[in-house]
Amino acid sequence: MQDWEELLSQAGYRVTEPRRWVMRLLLESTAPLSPQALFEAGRARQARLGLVTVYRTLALFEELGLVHRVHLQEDCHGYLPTSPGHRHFLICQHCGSAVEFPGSEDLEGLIATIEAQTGYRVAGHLLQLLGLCPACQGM
Amino acid sequence: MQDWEELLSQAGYRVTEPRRWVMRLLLESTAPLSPQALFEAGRARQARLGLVTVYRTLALFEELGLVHRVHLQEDCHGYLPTSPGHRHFLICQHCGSAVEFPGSEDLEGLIATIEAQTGYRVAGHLLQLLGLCPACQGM
DNA sequence: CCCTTATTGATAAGTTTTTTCAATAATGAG
DNA sequence: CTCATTATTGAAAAAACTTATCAATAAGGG
Repeated sequence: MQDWEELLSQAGYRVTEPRRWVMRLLLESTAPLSPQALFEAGRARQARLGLVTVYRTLALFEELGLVHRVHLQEDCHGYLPTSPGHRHFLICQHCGSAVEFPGSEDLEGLIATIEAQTGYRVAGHLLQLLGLCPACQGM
Repeated sequence: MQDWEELLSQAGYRVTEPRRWVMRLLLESTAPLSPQALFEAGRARQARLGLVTVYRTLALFEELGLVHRVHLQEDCHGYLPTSPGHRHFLICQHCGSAVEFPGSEDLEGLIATIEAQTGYRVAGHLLQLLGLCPACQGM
């Protein structure tokens, strides 16, 4: 039995066929998969697997820390006006207020390291910090 | 005339009431706004502003670099299985393949600086790098 | 102050995600 | 190993979100 099945079990959830499929497909893929993509990949292999279940399973896995959600280029939702030169945001988890912060230079070192380790050429990045703004810290 | 109106004009676009509203609302808000939120905020103030226009305007503004799209916690789409201890991803823009990379310690310094500068308390972060994987670099 | 034409917005179509609920299957008990 | 309980599934439908269509409107040059 796999590690994650253990974990699922001990958290009081059942180890089911569909859940096994979702995990298997994710593990086999090198790229992140969308719910739709997972569903189709499963279909292609005769998996017993409904789209609704894929959504539910991913939510559960995420809650248990078994999968990560990554942001594929397009698709998301909040917008902020740009202030020139800066690119990163710090968003308050409580009230939603956001500030931009300077200094992507600090990433340069990290990026160089990663490039050396992975062989990838890094062209861009997405960095956001989450926390509490001064006003919300007292609450 | 504002800066951005100038820019719009010179790029060959017209400066319209709805576009002015979208920009005004964004500038007045401290938090990132979703298209829906913008639409409602406009409505509340009798703005002449349709939801469809909000979408189009945001797309245009983003293209011109006037606004940034940020990822609000929930909502997005790709999933990857977790490998223990690591939290960051590097995604190939060409083939979509992704690798996790270690070393969030490198962010510690940056985060400490930001906390000092902004007064926010940083609780979490989202860091993703985009680039080309070894295989796709030759193409 | 017109005329041209980009832009708007209502409606409708297309997607994506969530809810509902009867049928199914996983697990523990016997 | 079998049964009973109950979490889980999946089809269908509802809800939410985003994009396309197109006649009416308004921006901005002449």
